Amino acid sequence: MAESRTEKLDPSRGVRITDSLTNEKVPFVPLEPGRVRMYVCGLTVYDDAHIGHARTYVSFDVIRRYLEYKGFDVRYVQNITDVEDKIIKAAEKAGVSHLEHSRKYTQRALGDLARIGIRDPDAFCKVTDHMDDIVALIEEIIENGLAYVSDSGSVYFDVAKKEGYGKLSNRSVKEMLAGARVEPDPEKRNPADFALWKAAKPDEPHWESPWGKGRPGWHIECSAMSERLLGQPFDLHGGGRDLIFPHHENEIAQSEAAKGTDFAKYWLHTGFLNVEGEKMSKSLGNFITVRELLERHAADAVRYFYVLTHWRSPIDFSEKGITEAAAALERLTRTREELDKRVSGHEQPVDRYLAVANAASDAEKRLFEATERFLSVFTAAMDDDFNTPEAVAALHAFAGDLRKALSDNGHVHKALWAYAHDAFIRAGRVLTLFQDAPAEAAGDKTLDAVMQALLKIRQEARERKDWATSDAIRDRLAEVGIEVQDEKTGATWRRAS
RNA sequence: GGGGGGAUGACAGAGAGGCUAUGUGGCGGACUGCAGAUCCGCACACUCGGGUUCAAAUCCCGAUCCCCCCUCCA
Repeated sequence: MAESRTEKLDPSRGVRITDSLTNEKVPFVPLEPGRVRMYVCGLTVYDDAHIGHARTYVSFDVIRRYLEYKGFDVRYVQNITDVEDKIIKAAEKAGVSHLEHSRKYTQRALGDLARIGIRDPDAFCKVTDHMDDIVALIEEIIENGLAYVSDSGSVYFDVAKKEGYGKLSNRSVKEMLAGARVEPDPEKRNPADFALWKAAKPDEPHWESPWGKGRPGWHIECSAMSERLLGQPFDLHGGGRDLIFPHHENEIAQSEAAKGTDFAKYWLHTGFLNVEGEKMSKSLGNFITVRELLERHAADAVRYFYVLTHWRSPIDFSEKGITEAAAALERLTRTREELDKRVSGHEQPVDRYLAVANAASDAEKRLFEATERFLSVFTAAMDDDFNTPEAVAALHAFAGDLRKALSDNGHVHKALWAYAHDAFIRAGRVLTLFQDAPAEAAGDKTLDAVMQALLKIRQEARERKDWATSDAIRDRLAEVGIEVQDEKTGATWRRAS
């Protein structure tokens, strides 16, 4: 039963995703037709967001955008972990309260991610807002006999009692103990048991519970909040690769133990980001925050760079890589700007049938066919496990067709341009591109008038072969970020990106 | 020790039995007063050794090398 490439990419087969639970590419069938509920593990707010976070959240942003593109009604929830050991330590070091510290970094980090052009999830949920849900969930697990309370007032999950524990990370309790890196703890029945609730030490932030003052363990918040906001089971659960074990493994154990149903239907894990070939870490001094990055590079170039690698693969961040990405994106941007001009003034809604109806000349037919071809290749690529590199390649191929069409002298009805433009822009937006307002003169009539006057003076200089003046005008404008280009039909200008 | 992912042209990076992406960079040409953009063309690939097949970068076996996880981490 050999399948050809074309069959494998048949759009009618729908979205296929690689599920970490089985490590296989499987058809995506949401639990409820037409609706997708997704949960992605978000930030622990003790420091600024870094470029590894951005990689992960761009990936899930694209996945969410594509599912919407396909017509699904997507509800995307992301947590904010604002109670955690690292925050306690960082706050202590900074000499501020735990709450003050986590608030500051919630604001900073979310702001930075938004500035890099990642769309906010439909809801963020904070651990401190869901203490009741967390306590209730722990009580359910205890009632079901899968957790126990220690003498000190902590609650531990009893790993040995959980059937199937280890199914996500593909390991058994026995193997984990053989690893021997787990410190035996007199409070635990089994060294692999993990805390659902930690009894508070003096001076630690704490909340009341049936087991005394304490705070939630690391994993329980995601089980509690996802159930509260999305129900259980829900469709997609995602996060960075490193979260497979122990975080997600433990979430599965807790949620299944509490509710007796499956937790999430599909698990998606993004590949890690390295910096110039090395693991990014504070000790190596190659730790790059989103803030720093945005001082040096345009957000859209960074997003393009991310999307150039498949979401499951490791990505090697490099200055050269971003520079190359910026150059490649520039090609698409130029094409987009030219295309924008062709549809300006076209007020009718974009309509495939209107486009078909007006595809009379060869030029029009070519444009229509190029658009159709692009749409099918783009969809096939994205259906295939959200293959963004292939989708970007398709965008470039289409851009090539579009540039040919743009330089064609044959008359092309605006409905065709609108159809092509819409396909190009919407696909680009799925890939997080083309978010910024077009960098042309449309919105700035005064500037355009000034530029036209300057270009006229320059044109006169050129006519008398006064190249010094002509070049001086061009060079001075380049210094202020305006590119002048001589075309056959006359000079044009644009803001350099 | 256990689990997992890789090795594709100068570089980045898809593809997964016959179609040999795409981009950046390089070279040559067209267009230009020059530049840019654009177009046309060229060069440079599938880690190694076996096997299966009419056909292998793609499947199988073996080797070498790299990376990640098993501890906080997106």
